[in-house]
Amino acid sequence: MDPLAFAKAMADDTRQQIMTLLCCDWLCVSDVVDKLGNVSQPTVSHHLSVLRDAGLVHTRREGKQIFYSLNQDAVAVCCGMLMQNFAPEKVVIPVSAINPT
Amino acid sequence: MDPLAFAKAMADDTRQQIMTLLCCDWLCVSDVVDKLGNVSQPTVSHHLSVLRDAGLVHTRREGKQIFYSLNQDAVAVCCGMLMQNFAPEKVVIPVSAINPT
DNA sequence: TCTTCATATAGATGATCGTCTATATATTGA
DNA sequence: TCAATATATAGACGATCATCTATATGAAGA
Repeated sequence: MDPLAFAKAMADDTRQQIMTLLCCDWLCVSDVVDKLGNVSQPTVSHHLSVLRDAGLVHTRREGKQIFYSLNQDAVAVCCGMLMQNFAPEKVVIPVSAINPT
Repeated sequence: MDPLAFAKAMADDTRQQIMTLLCCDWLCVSDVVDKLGNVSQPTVSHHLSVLRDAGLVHTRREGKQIFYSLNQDAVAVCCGMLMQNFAPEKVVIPVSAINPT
């Protein structure tokens, strides 16, 4: 996952809304459609596939439904990369990296 | 600055290249044009204005030239917001926030 | 197997955006 | 004030993208 792909995946309002919904919850597609209220089911499926291709969501099938949940680890890693690339002087270097055990 | 505006500002390859150039350097517009090599001066000016509107660069005039430099603080703050919003369980809470002096 | 429900895909359309050329604005020096 | 240089803006064009409707795929129950 590169910083560009991450930024592109995040660069849409509907997708950020979906990410907020999935942040600490497993929701199926129709749940997301209902919670958003103003977006069609195919549009939600499209956005979920973008997030899935970017590695930003987990997926789990349960019968006819497919549940999605945000991959917080991936988000954290990508934010870390952005920091390393574009705010290197602000990155706190952990002591363990200087004095490895 | 909201996470959406930040992501949109970062969601372009040329802009990320410019940000890399400006990360730890002050460069004028024509320097950026030269270093990129394959982008016209108006295009660079356009991208710089996008970054400026997003608050991601510092600006300094020096005679006829205008120098730009990356605002690492803004990048760090925005990355922090992304983490808070989309990876809250991965955010390390500093002790000072729990036990304020 | 057939129907029903949940999700994904196909294709079309309008909007946004990146890039270019041409030109305007602004600053400096003669 | 005029010419030269640096940057910004205007306008056009093509590409990408978000969204929709229609339809296909896949799973479960009768």
